[in-house]
Amino acid sequence: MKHNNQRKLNTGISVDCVIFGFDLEELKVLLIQRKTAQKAPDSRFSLPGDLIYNDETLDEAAIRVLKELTGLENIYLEQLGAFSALDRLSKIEDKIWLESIREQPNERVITIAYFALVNLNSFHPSPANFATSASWRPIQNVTSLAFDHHEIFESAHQQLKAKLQTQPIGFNLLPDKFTLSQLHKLYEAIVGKELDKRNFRRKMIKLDIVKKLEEKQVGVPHKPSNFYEFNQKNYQKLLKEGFDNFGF
Amino acid sequence: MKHNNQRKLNTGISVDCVIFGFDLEELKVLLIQRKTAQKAPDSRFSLPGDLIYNDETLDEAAIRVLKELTGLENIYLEQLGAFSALDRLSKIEDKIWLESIREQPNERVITIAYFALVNLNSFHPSPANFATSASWRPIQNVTSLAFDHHEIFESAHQQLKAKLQTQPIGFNLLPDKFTLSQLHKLYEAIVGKELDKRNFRRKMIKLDIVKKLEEKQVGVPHKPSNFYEFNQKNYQKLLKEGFDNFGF
DNA sequence: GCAAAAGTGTTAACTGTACACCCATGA
DNA sequence: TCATGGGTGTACAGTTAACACTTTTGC
Repeated sequence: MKHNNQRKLNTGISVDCVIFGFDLEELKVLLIQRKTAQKAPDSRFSLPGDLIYNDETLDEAAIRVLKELTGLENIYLEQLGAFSALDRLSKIEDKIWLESIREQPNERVITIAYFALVNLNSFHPSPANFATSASWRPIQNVTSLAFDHHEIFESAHQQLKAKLQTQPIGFNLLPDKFTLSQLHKLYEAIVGKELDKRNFRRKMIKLDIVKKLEEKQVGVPHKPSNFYEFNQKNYQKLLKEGFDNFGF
Repeated sequence: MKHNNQRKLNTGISVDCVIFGFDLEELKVLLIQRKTAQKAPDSRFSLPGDLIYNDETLDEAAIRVLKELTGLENIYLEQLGAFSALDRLSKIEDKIWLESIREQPNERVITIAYFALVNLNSFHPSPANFATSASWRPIQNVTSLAFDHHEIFESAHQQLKAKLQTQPIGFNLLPDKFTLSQLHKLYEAIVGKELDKRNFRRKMIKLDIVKKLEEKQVGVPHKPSNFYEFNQKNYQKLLKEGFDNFGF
């Protein structure tokens, strides 16, 4: 990779990241707020993203965006796909905003979307990160977004739901030690419906992806919950194979 | 969309299509052969693809490539994702070939891959199509390909396998009328292992995505097989919901 | 009548689902 | 002692998986 002062931006291709987080209560997504456009209150938010450099891969660009924004590395990150809306300047605020930050605001841009899963508890925002005024929004509150970002967000959310059915990716949203209730809550938040507590626990234990620790919650005003951690070994295996599904 | 003589190619973005076909015996993929490079026998093949125009979406570009090559429209087509290999000119033959067809052969290109499923029996190649010398290759024989096309092909094949587990997409590879044995053979070809005949049939029938027709094979030297067609209604439903899997 | 592929049923093991009560803790 | 959420078992229904023989046709 060349040094920064030699790097050339590719003005036709960007990456955008849909970053999901879970605060043990709600599923959230990290959005940034534009500096210039003050109108249209619900269209001010957009997904964090950037044009790519010509000497970096798409994955590298996504990792860079994530690091610049959250300071985090080694995050679960997966490409969602490419989006090519032809009408991205149909909203006047988008046009104004682009003119304020891009040299060629009218150039057609293809964006490659990524979705990322981060553990909100290991996320300690430094003020510098938030100079761009990023914030976690509950996914229910995400209505309209800039450009085609709402479409991308919806696609990411759907992918997260679908993927959870066959791969144990949800653990990326939790701290290293967690309770089964937290895991349960997370799954309910993602799939958007209630799941039977006993059956859920049974299933997780039978899949052998959680390992019971000799440690319990302290200071809670109810029976303390046992902590668990992943069974990394089995987790890797399941990541490859997926869970049993259609049955071939 | 503008007329052809006004259209501007985007020299930084291409689409490549992994087109699968099934001849009722084997799973095949449509590859094109380069005109110039005669050396390195097993690296001559590449995936059909093209640079995109700036006034078309990625999906439109993929549809265009497919139509130009096969003459077919209304084909099952799905985006696989974006690929951004930085070392695409590492093979000398690739470099020579690009220099012969591109104005800016050294420009960095991001490619968006698609995978397509076509019914080989409805595919009647006209000589014009084959001016580009496309040919169906059994997937086992696909070893090395130009650029990063082998990686893309592998990814498409894996996606096809994975998707078959949860969605009845295989039907796109068969003619309107087919026998359960053909369907069975197709599934075995895609997942790459034997499937129990009785269990397979039972499952397909129970899922209610096939409808028995009052028509049998004729002229076969064994008990003639019954023809079936899809149950389009149920098919659409299953496409949306996927099959039952992790169980939430 | 023979070769070739079509078509068909049963059983046992496992998996999913529905459902209600007692437990440990802090206040 | 009460409020809170943690933790557990059982029975029924449905699904998967393994397995072998008879049928229909052309030659």
